[in-house]
Amino acid sequence: MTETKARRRAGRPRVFDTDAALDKAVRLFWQRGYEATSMADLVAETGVAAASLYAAFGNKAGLFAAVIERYAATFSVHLYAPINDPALSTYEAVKGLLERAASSFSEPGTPAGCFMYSAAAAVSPASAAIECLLRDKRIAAEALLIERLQRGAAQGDLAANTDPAVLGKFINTVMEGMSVQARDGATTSELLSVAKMALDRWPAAI
Amino acid sequence: MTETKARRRAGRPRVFDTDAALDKAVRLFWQRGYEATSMADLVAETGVAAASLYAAFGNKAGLFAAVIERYAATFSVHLYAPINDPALSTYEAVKGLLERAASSFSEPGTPAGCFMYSAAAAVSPASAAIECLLRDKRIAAEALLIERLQRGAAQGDLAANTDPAVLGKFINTVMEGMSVQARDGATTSELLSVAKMALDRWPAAI
DNA sequence: CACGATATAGAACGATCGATAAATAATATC
DNA sequence: GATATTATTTATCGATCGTTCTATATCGTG
Repeated sequence: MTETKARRRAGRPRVFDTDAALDKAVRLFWQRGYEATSMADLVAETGVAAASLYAAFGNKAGLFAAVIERYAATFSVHLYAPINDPALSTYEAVKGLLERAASSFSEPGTPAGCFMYSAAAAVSPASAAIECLLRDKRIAAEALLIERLQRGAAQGDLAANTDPAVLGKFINTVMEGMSVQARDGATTSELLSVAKMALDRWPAAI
Repeated sequence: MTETKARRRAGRPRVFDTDAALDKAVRLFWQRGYEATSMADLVAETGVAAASLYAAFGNKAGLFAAVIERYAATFSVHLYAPINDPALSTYEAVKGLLERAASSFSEPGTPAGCFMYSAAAAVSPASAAIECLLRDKRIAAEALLIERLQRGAAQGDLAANTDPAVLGKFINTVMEGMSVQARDGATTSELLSVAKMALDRWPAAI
């Protein structure tokens, strides 16, 4: 997509670091949500003038879309790593996912919970497209989890009488609930105990 | 609190029905969240002039506080009824709670999910007090659930090695996740299957 | 009927919203 | 160095935000 080292574009080069600004923006949107975060907030937090943000991202929605991708690349990738790790059993993969959720959702250095779940939980009709962006991400993530379970089932790594779609939706539901819990102040150990209880429901072979 | 039939207050009587207006306001805040719902929206939806709303509720935050109580009286009471039903076993109570959550969160006539979970999921610092109002409600509801489980444990209605606090937090977490799921379009039957999986391996008394 | 009290409707308040126009600065290319 | 292109700064735009003012309407009470 972007030419890595080849000829730079003409004109005055950008003086601010796009990824650094996005990292700041991620935190703001994460904490306050899409509509409650104003451009003035973003200008104050990133130190980048409004016109420069608009030149780089088009508008607030475009900036948010870039923020989503930045969050996915820096946080979601780490969260879902166990799902994509072929060395793990199906159970270990889900266990790793829930344990990472427990720790990352309550990590001190970042806002509580998951950005994907709370950044646009309830918005005005004017921002329906934004809500949809995140919803699609959530649905896609659940689908990936279910696909992982289906692979496990195909390899005999899951009880035969288990519906991967139901199990995946259950796991995903617990994870979404853990985000709400984290937002309300649940500690890592509390979230871990919740994750453990969810894994206790793991379907045993008959 | 309010004098039921005694001498009415002096002055021009209120022409709009407070509860009817609150019901409309509940739907708006439920769907869009606190900050994304404007006073202009509320005026348009309720048909009550802004000045009248301010006269009745003080300001937007006061109106929202009244909306919370209205929601609690009309929806939460029904949702948590099984918890307060002494005729039900501990398992039946929790089962009833989750099943009511599954159906009410996906009921066609109302916004998806639970008002308490999504109406102020992420807000600006200016509305921190509002966020706290709902958080306190959520924490209190979880405490009531845990107390119910503790009563069950005291009566030998729960496995002796079960920690009611952990089990209650787990059930509450699943319910919160079900709200996110409902917001993303999960059907009643999908939510019921999630609830069913949460209830599997219930730690009943041996 | 007069008077105080409360509610109503409509207009308008200052503040903030997302977004942009105009002028200037810094680069690549010719 | 001339020119085209892009980024930055500063100021500002119209719209909307929550809220309040003003004037009027409708009640209970004396």
